[in-house]
Amino acid sequence: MNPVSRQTLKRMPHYLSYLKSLPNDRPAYISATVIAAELGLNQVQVRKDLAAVSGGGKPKVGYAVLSLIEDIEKYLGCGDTNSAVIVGAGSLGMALMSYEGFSDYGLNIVAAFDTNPQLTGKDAHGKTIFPMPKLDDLCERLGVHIGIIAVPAQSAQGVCDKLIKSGIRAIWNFAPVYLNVPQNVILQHENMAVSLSVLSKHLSELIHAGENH
Amino acid sequence: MNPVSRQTLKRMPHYLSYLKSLPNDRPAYISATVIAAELGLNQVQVRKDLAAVSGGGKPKVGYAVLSLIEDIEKYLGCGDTNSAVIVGAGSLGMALMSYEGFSDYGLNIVAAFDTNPQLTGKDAHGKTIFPMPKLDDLCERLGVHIGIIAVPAQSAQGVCDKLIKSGIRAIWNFAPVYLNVPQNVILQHENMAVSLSVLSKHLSELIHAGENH
DNA sequence: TAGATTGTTAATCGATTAACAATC
DNA sequence: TAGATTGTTAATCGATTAACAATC
Repeated sequence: MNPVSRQTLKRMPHYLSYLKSLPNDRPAYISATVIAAELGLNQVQVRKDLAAVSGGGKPKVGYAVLSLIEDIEKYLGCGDTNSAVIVGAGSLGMALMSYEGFSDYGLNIVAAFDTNPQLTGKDAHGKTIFPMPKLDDLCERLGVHIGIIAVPAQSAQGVCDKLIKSGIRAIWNFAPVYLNVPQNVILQHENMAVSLSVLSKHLSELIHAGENH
Repeated sequence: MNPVSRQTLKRMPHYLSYLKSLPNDRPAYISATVIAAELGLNQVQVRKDLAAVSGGGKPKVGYAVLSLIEDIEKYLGCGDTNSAVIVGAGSLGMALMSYEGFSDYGLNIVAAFDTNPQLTGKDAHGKTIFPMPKLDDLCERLGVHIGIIAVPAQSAQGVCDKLIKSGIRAIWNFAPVYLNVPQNVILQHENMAVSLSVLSKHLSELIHAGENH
């Protein structure tokens, strides 16, 4: 097991979800060749990636699917559940609360917060929506380190500052705005505009290529 | 203006949203130094990126903010609005319909589709929710080429096939599952698990580093 | 002018891929 | 054994960065 590059890290969730998507009556072993073909990657790259987090495969046989899933989950830290709070119980916040895929990766949203008194006190997808002043107390009491920002752009920096004051050390920002955080806080932008731009650029190339040939 | 690498393309939306976030009383010109510092990038990289899509800046002065915004928007095709349909009017679909950032990048969601008869016929965020059989007709009539999948994983492939039959050529998939599409269809996965994994990996490294020092 | 800034060329770095050896 | 597969070493490729020239 070697140190893992950022590119390799990003591919790990893909391997994991592909392996988990295999039917129950699949063979016990799978080859890097098959994985590469299914995910559109290079065989050697797959082997290097898997070698970095697992004990490796058997020549002629392949990789044991179950232990590979375990190894990737262990590497990604899917076992040790991280608690998170979400700020903003609008449509995006609600969608995130209802998203079932998070628990697969060890994320558990324990509470939501919102300034809107019409929402606070209610339950949404099994999680209580608290008023903002409760943030401090709740994060400290439950030892929560991850905060998810799902508020409009103009409120995001304020929410970000409050989260950091409440002991949050990693922030997942869904608001379309840049945030300033101190060096010791991890910030991850979920920027849908990037994906969208890549998609529409590809589309326009496809359309223009079609026109010319 | 040179051909643009994939990495450069991915940074474009960041430049654009940063430039747009500047206050109205900002100076008319901005230097690559400032942009690089704000976005955590290298100066030279910023200059190369901007040179690829714009007419360039002026030595000693910098880049004209307004024309830079125009150039990036033009490059990304933000002007020519792409119509899109969305399938799945659950909480994720609703969140996407209400998301205001899409129009900035030229995406306009014109209609939603769902199998649930309790939802169809209703309006959501100004868009009508149609029953699935209307998909064919509507896509053809409006010349829609982009489809957004916001249904549960198990229905995603079926929806994907229907979209392609209806003339959709680019698919933005929010379901946590791999989809099979023909060569001539562009597929973009919005995989939140990737971001989440990167975030929690960084967090665990931060916490472990803290324990050792 | 002097200095801040752009833009280019060359070097470095990292990731991917190709070729081949090792293994069961 | 023969052949499919893993794993490693070296080459290639692409992107980033450093050094420097050009410009206003």
